[in-house]
Amino acid sequence: MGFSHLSRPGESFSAAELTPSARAVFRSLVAGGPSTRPQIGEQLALSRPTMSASIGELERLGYVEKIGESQGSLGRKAALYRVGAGAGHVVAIDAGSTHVRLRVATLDHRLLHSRTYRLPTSHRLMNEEISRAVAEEFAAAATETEAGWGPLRAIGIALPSRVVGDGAERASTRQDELFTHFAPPAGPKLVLENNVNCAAVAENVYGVAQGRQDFAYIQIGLKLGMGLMLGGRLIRGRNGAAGEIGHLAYPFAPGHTPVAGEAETYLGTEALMQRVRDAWPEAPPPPPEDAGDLFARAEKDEVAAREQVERHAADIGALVASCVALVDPGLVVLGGGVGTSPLILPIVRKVANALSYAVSVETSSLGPDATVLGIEKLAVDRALDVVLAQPSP
Amino acid sequence: MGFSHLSRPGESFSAAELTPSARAVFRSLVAGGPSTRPQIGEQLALSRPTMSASIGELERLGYVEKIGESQGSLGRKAALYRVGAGAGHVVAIDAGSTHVRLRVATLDHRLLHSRTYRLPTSHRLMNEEISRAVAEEFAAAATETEAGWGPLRAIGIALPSRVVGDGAERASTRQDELFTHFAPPAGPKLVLENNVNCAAVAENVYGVAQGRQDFAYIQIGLKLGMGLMLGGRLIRGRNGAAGEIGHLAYPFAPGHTPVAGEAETYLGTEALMQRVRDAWPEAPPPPPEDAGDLFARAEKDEVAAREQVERHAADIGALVASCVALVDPGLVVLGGGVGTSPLILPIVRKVANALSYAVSVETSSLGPDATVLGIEKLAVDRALDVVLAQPSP
DNA sequence: CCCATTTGTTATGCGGCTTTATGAAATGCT
DNA sequence: AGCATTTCATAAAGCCGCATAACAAATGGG
Repeated sequence: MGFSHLSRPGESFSAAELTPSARAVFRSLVAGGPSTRPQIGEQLALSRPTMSASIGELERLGYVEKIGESQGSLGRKAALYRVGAGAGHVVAIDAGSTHVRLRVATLDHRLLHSRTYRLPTSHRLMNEEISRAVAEEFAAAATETEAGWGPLRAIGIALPSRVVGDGAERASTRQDELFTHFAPPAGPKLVLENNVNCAAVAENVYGVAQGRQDFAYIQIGLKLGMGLMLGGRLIRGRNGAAGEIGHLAYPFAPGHTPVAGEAETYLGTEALMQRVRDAWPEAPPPPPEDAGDLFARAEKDEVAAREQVERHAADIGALVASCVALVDPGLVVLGGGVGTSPLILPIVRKVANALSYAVSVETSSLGPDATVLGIEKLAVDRALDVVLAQPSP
Repeated sequence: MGFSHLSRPGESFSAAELTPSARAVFRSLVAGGPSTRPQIGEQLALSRPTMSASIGELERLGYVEKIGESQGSLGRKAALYRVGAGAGHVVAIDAGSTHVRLRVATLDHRLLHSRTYRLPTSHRLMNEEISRAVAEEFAAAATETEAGWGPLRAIGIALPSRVVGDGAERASTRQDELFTHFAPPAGPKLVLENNVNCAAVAENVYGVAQGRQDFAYIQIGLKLGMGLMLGGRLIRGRNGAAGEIGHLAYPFAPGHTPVAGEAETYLGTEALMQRVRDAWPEAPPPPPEDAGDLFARAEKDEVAAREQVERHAADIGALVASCVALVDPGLVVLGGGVGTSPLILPIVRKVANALSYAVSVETSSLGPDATVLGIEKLAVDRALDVVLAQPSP
């Protein structure tokens, strides 16, 4: 069999050579959670001897571990395996503008540790404060690292800004500000991703877009953003700017000259509230304090509030129609403070379908953890690439 | 080696079993044109014995054939191979609204036969006339089929309408009208694709978008359309409606209510000419006859014409900006009658970049054959799937 | 307690490939 | 012409990853 390269365990650490079926078995355990040998064998159509060899390889490296024996209405007990500590873990950080959320998890998404830090004030943009918070939270989590979690494979960070790969020009990106106070360790892979894209990934893994090959996640709140998944892959774009729907041509009509970023300004919460205040009748009920107030009163059937909300929903419907016209995702998931309001859903649905092709519109069901769960998934994917990397030559 | 299943040649026709390396060799010949054994061997990192075996398999099936010996500044001559007649051929048809173009080609894109039929009048939509023309052209081509071209593997047809796969609802599609007079033979695979998508494929293979992983082909003429290629794959959308930019929300501005399909109407050639006529000054030069006239006179620096063209170009720039904002393709190729005018290019470039992220804008360099070349490529791809299909169980 | 049933291990073989060795053909130098 | 050199093709041997087959071990039911 040629195990000579494994005779001194721990020596050839990163260059772990695995047989293809061992890789498949590991992937199955990561995706499907704890399973017995025959379960995996049947799922992957592998023979029992091959399973034996694969599990042997993985167990020797600590990538999997036996966690018991299981059931069998008849016959011998089957051994139950799961991803082992040797496979390591990941840290996922949602570096939001109002809070920093952190999760430490195994490659099969078992939560090892979790923290949340609320930033003192609401910052609109990536800045030093966030960088400092990330550094502190990461350091705090690192001290809690228990032995037995294995090596840290990847650090994923979700950012509220455009994110570009190493190749492209990153001048206009704010992503570098993250590192003013936070110095990531050298070993683990660093995974940066836009927070809206992360939310889309989370919807795809845990939410209403579960398993969908094609859909768009559209976030409507203070700012606008879209995460696109087409053909099962996240669409990032050449400059990491895919999904910047705030830059749709707007106003786009005869006699008007579009202004850069105006769609975001007009459809964002601030401009909405300004319009609401301007159009508010003189009569008794005073104009709403903020967007939350507006939607709450609209739900109570307060006429003026309702009218404003419905008009805004129609605008959003037009926005969604534009997205549908370009990529025809088949499903649009609405997220963000305004996007998740139950009032706007039927109107957006109606307008979008009237203006473009058939599209399902649903409201995001994931809570505030969506972003951190999405970046965790991406970090795990990256970690798997490393763990299961085949030797290059 | 186990060649028993090949002992009676021609018997196991469709279930040709090929080794993985033989498949790779065949693919290399298809993609790279005629090559010598050592060239392929080096490119695929295959040993000479493996090359020998692979070529042997392929030659026995007629999939490749020796077409000579070649070069060598020193040493023995190398045998030169190319895709053989046994691999078969494809028929590609551009069923346009003004003409039907047909090409018969081998899997390595050697042109075997070509015809063009100009429809008597300009039909806007898929209709019986086109179906009849397709049937006639296909039948005429079939009679010319020379022995030695091998089996017909696939028929590709580019349609000026939405195209959906077998699964989705095709009610609102006009694609079925194609078959009112044209009955395709049962054997070969049928490949249907939207004509704009085909043009995009052609740009990707032969044109200015050669080898690009991400770009958008935007056609501006009587109608508007976009072919999207992201991550090296054509984006078709859930209902085959991706790229229907004519359905962008328009007019999209405060106080306006968008109308379905209005972007196409407004930015299409007819509406443009109507506006031009309405705005034309009373003075001597009479308003232009048609779009061609308008652009010709604009190029001659006729002030009124120039003004109109520039305003239209700015509108198109806004349209392009919307596409860029959503998918950030990095490159936009302009096609179609209006899109290829050299006058609009710099303005579109400027407006698109001002409104959204960095994007290259280029003019299509492929002539009227673009669509048929694109569908030919897609038909060949499909044919390869068939020829190189591995036995399922 | 024996037996059917399921799980895990060991032995053997096969397909697809590589490497090594050997033979054949074309070229330049003497 | 004869020869070394270079390149291409074939033959033989062996590796790697997997499957099949046969056997050993564990478990519950008559």
